[in-house]
Amino acid sequence: MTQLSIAGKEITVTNLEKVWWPDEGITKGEVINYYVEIAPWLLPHLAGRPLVLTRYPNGWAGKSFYQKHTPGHAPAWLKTFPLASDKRIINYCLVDDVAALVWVVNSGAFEIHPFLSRIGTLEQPDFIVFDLDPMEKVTWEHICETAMAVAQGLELWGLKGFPKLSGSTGLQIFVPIRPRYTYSQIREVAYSLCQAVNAALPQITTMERSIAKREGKLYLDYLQNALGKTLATVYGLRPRPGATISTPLTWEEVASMRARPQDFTLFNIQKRVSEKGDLFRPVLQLKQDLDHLLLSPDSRK
DNA sequence: GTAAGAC
DNA sequence: GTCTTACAACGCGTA
DNA sequence: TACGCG
Ligand SMILES: [Mn+2]
Ligand SMILES: [Mn+2]
Repeated sequence: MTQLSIAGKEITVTNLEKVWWPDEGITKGEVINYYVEIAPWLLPHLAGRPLVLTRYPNGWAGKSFYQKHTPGHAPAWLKTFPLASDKRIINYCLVDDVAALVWVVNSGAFEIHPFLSRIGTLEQPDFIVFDLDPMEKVTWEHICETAMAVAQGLELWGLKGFPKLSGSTGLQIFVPIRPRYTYSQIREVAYSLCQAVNAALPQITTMERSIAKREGKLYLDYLQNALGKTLATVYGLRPRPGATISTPLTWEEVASMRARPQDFTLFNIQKRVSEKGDLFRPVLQLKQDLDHLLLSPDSRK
């Protein structure tokens, strides 16, 4: 048990020697250290966004649980954002500094899922996401081929997208937009583009919601574009062997199909970020407009 | 991981 | 005191 | 309206 004071905020971290990845020999303390080191690149992507946490108090393979509502024993300085759900008010936690990040990770939540929108513009998301979810036997080549098809579609529509590994098995493409459109509107755009991709690659992709009907293909999950839906954060650890991390890629790395999820881990991500910087920074800076797509749906292929 | 509730 | 339990529950598409 | 899915 160790008391820390981070920028004036008191926080207690516990069980630092507990092993969270036995095969890799990674302790809870090392996970907290990782998040402190990556914080300068990670925090801008979390700031102002309600978070859904997945907590793994007994390591990546142990029993886990989701947490939306911030428990009452959280420190008073931890910011939260109340959002009415069906039956109650959920106080989502916000992480915009190192102290909050350390508190969250100490609670076992090494997997962090931010909303697509920020609290000031809750109904207007900051990006469209293309969530590529491969079924069991989809090859990495097919995943990258599909991602490149998404990229071509985006280019045709005058949009820039940025790919990242989920860190698990799939890949996601973020399209940063001006926060001026509704979730319904961006979902419509995502749907159209996924349809085009599916039409171009019908043998390897599917938009079937029923797992039984997916035929082992790659699922184009455009439905992730909705309020309250989340994706595991960039630079976040995933509950996988090897301690893989959701890592931004260049389009060249996607095209070459050489960068694989298991290549980017707790052990090497810091070096990559130090060398390449935050490849996902444009996701926070670019504000693309969708007016031309929404006004004339025919302009979509 | 932590606390509240049940024995 | 010690042990057990909770910690999400909504939006959307399809049948 | 219910169910599956994420
Ligand atoms: Mn996914
Ligand atoms: Mn998905």
